[in-house]
Amino acid sequence: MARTIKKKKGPSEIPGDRRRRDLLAAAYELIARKGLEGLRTRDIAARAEVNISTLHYYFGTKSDLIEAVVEFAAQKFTGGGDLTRQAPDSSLRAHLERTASTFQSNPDLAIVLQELALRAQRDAPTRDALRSIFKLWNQQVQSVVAAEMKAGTIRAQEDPHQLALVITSFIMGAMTQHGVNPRTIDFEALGERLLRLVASQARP
Amino acid sequence: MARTIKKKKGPSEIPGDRRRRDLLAAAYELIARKGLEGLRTRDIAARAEVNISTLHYYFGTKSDLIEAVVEFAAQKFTGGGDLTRQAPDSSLRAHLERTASTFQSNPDLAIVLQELALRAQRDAPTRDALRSIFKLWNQQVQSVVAAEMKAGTIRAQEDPHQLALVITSFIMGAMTQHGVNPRTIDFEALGERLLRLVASQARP
Amino acid sequence: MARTIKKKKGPSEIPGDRRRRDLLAAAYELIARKGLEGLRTRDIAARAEVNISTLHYYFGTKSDLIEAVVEFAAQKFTGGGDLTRQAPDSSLRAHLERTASTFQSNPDLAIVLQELALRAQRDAPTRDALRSIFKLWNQQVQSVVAAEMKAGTIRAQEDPHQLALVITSFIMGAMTQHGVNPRTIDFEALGERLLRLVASQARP
Amino acid sequence: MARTIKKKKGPSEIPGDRRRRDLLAAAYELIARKGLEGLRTRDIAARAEVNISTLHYYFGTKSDLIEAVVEFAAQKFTGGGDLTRQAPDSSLRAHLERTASTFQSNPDLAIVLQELALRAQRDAPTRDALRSIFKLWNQQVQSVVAAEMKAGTIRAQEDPHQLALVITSFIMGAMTQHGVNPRTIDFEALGERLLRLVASQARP
DNA sequence: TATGAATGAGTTTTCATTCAT
DNA sequence: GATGAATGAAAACTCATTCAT
Repeated sequence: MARTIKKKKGPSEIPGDRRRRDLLAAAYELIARKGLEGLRTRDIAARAEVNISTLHYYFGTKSDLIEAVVEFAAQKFTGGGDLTRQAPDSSLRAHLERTASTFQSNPDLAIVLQELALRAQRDAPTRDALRSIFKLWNQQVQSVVAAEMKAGTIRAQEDPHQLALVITSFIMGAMTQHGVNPRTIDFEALGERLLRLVASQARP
Repeated sequence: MARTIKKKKGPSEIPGDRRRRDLLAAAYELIARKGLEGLRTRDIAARAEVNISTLHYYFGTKSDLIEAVVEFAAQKFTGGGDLTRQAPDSSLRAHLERTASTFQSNPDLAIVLQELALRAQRDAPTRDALRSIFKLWNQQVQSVVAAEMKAGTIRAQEDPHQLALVITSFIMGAMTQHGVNPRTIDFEALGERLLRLVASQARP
Repeated sequence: MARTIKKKKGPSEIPGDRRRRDLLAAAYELIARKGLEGLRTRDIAARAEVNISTLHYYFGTKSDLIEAVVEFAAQKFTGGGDLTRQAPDSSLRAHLERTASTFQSNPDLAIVLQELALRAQRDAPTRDALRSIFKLWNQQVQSVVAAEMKAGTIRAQEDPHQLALVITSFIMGAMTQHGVNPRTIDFEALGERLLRLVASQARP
Repeated sequence: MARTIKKKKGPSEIPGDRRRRDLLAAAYELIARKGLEGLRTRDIAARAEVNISTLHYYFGTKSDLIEAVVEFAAQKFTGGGDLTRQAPDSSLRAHLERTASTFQSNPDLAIVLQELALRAQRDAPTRDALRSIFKLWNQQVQSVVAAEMKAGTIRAQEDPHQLALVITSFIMGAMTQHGVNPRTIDFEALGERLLRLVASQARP
């Protein structure tokens, strides 16, 4: 029923890919503004400046489109796939700063990720996709933490895996609270606080 | 248009209040199961075993009903309003344990709160209501933290306000991650980790 | 999903039943004019002079409505249920005449029955409903035939069941040919021919 | 708008004719399976393994294609055009047997013919095409009947034209009933019954 | 000759809401 | 207080058709 189009990626931009990307970007932005609750296919099509049939031509159903947005958002989150291949952050501080800057330059990203995290509760494909993003992120933080432990800058007695979960959870939760009351949350100050907590020595 | 009925709570159950409460409970459960995205007034009415017109009789519009759910959820979160009046938790550990047990006995609560937190981004009344819940919560944690600082069991050099935000953010974020991948998140272990981080002395 | 309404039949006309009947009549007429192929819910609603949502209020889906039309058409065919209870036709001639007159006063009936017979090939509920109509009809013809055999006016050596099938098939097929070329088919003449064929004696 | 391509049949297969024929065959089969009601150009193209634009290249519109299917079905019915040129059946029995075997080896044919007969009510081109098929068929049966009358094997007092109509109507109607309830209809037994009815002598 | 991309006009269906009772 | 009937507006999705290539 859903005739989704799959294109082989050529070296340069294939026109069909452009439309696809436009639709994804439009959906992404609208999820941030209106939530999945208020997401309307016609609005997506309008924002992408295509007919609504075109939306269905590229993504069979609204659900298919949303699923594809998960990957789209993941790329934004991981910096266009770089996060995986790129050299890991040199320090936890660097990671926190980079993450903060990612969310500052992509203010929609925090919202979209939370929307998708909620959808993940009821939708298996979304869940699977999001799971691997979170896993990747946790692993990355974990390796940074482990390195710092070896270097003696983070308390060595902690389990790096659990510590990473504490850190990523904190970041996610800070985003949630930021959404409800932006003025309460000063990411830099909070990050600083967290860094001191995990630091091997309480500073003077 | 919205003929919302407000009843003062009498000592015994007023029949109208019963209906109201049933509708709220139904909405609350359905938000947890289907999300705000999938919430339908018809389903709420069916679950509350009333006619759909009755829903509109008690809550003028769907929006009004959702707003009322914010308070309903808040009560669940604060333990039926007790949290405010009640003696504060004696220790951060006690607070974490009580919070964990609240979410364990009310598994819907975490989801509903996140749904509402997301809605808060676009809806002022929801935002205001949620803001005061979060403020209350943070204050409570803050006072526990402050007390422990005085007692010397939590690092004194931290700002209790910021530390409370770190803690509540961590809890919220842990819920989010739990929603996406329940197996990854062991609330007890994570709480233990957090306690050690904030403890005044790294334990042996 | 389909919230079909079921009403207990009161002694006098219940208003809801009126709407239901109007919708069925409208659908019936439109099937005759446009075929199932050209049947549109909005046209049905317009002809019944109700909003299209009302159609869905009474019949959850278009399919449900069409299924109900089968019964509606059956009643027209059997003369409002009389055919079953009524005294059987006194002779095969009487039956043929009555059938011809039924189709002459309800010109839509032949078309609708054929449309439904075609739909029956792909839709089990339609098939079941139509099957019982045809069975009833065949039984009725069979009993008339059997009576005439006893009376000696129809060749006794034939199997009444098979003979009934020949007769009903002939009538159905005559309707089909009439649809394609009305001028070719003179029901009365054809009926006369058939009567002579089955008569016990070739007449002079 | 409708750029229908007409190719004269060459002795060997012209490539364009192949496509045309594939499309017709696909449409024919899909009409049998889904009815005209469920016939979709996309499905036809998919089944013919061509792009949907190709369908429009060969047959300007869906209607044009359906009209062409009438001829396609006619050829199947008349045995590839042979029926016309071929020597007529030697007896009514032979005709009934051949007709039965045609429908048995082409089970779709009965359905498609009925679908088209219904469409003929509303569409003049279909009506005209079908009319000539039925006329041809009736004439053929009539000549067989006339021959048997002369030979004395069929009651001479009947009008061959009307008798032919009775016979063809019976066959069409038997197909309709067969569609609704295949188990009821035993073509051979019914044919036998019919033959006895029209036979000049009731057999012992 | 053949096609992939794109679409306008429609399709059924949904949903919050209202109104008379 | 409570409800069944009814609906306007919009929802997602479909489908025959076109057009540039």
